[in-house]
Amino acid sequence: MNTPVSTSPDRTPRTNARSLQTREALLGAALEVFGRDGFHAASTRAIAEAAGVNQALIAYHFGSKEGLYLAVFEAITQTMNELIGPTHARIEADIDSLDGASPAGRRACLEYLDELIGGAIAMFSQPQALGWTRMVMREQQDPSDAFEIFYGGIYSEMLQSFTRLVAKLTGQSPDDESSRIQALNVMGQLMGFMVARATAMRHLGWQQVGASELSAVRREIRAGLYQRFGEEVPA
Amino acid sequence: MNTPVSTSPDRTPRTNARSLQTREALLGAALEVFGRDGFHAASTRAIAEAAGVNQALIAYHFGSKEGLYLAVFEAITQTMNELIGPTHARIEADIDSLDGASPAGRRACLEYLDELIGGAIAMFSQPQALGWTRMVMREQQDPSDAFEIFYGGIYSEMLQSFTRLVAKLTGQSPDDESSRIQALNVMGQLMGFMVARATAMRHLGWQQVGASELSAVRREIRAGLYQRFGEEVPA
DNA sequence: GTCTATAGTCGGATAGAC
DNA sequence: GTCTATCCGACTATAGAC
Repeated sequence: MNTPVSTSPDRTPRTNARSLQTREALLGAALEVFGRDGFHAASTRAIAEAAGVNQALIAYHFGSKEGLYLAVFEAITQTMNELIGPTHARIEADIDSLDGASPAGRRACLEYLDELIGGAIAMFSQPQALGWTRMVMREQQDPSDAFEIFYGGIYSEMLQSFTRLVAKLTGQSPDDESSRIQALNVMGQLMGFMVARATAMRHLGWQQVGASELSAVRREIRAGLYQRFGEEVPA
Repeated sequence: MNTPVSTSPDRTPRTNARSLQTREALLGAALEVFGRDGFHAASTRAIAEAAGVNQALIAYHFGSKEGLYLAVFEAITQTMNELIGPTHARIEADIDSLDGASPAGRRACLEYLDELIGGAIAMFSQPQALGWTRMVMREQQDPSDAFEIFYGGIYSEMLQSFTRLVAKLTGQSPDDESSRIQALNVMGQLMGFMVARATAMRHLGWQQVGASELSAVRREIRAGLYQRFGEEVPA
């Protein structure tokens, strides 16, 4: 699990439509089964069955069970880039110009924090979000090569943006441990609802943690930030 | 996994010292192995080996692999009761008398919130915390009977206390969804560091998420709460 | 109470036909 | 590219000796 493995052997000429279809089906099924059962407990037979393809094709297309696992993380990272990349780039380009001392600058910081939360919610509102969350969460506990794929994507840059925005608001340096902890605390509030799903559903009487529920969470996080950093919440 | 199973068959007269020793060793090893590998991937062989006992003794003492799994959750819940129960009871008994409109009452609410966070940190600072977190986290995603054991303990009562304290501070009803979300957000900030371990360690350059690191997190959560709810942070 | 031994099942990977 | 068939290792649970 921790020795590097080529993610896609690429014995396959991607021109073949059937081949692409098989790969996509396997990636989708792998997300679901790996997310549900974890790497070890997930069986290639179960994945193949869910994908509606032959079990031997996993080895053919992805080299091994692990190759498929890593390929799923590459797909996750790619989607995250597509969903959050543009918003993140726009915000990142503007942070330096913000004045953390003026009310207008502070409101801009708060709006950007809220936008980043919104980007994360866009991610969590995808139909695959449940599988993503589960797979990433497992990697958080026992990081393998897959965590590097994930963390090496836009995720770590997003945390940097959170940190810089929080630092503007507190007047601290973004290099301070304090700023970094506070940045994680902003994201942590949202992630808690994905990660402690069962608790959230019980405590709130929810039947699911979907887009509308996460929007309610976003409103609370947003209100809390405005209240904390002393600006009036805009209508 | 979802059909009720007796947790301890109790064929064993607990008078026998050796038997108790075996049970404890199995519970400790099970925590570690179930936490690391998850229920399915964990093998009774690995658990027995880690415990230094014979594999067949799992069936003898706990009926089955699942019986052992449930017994671990009972142990977790019991420890949580012992560590947090007294603090929680003291706070719960006092909440009603607090005045959310007066500065003194608000400071008391904030201190109580901080104390509950401290209780959670006491829990997370135990040597078994890593295993606990992992097992509970998995249950959050796919609740089995084990989640009921956990949620039926002091945990849900703690969330109620959080909710009531937050409601006092905001002036809302503790029954409002808003209050409940905010309560989860307070806990979520701390839990994020246990659950997104790898991210926290990377973003902060930490080598571990231990007692001292969690204390730093507690300080930030506390400061954030005071700042948000408009009281001066006491020295 | 604890042990050895094993029955019965299921896992990942691969060889080779098409 | 896809399939069938199979090797071989690992698993849970249990029977039965001590």
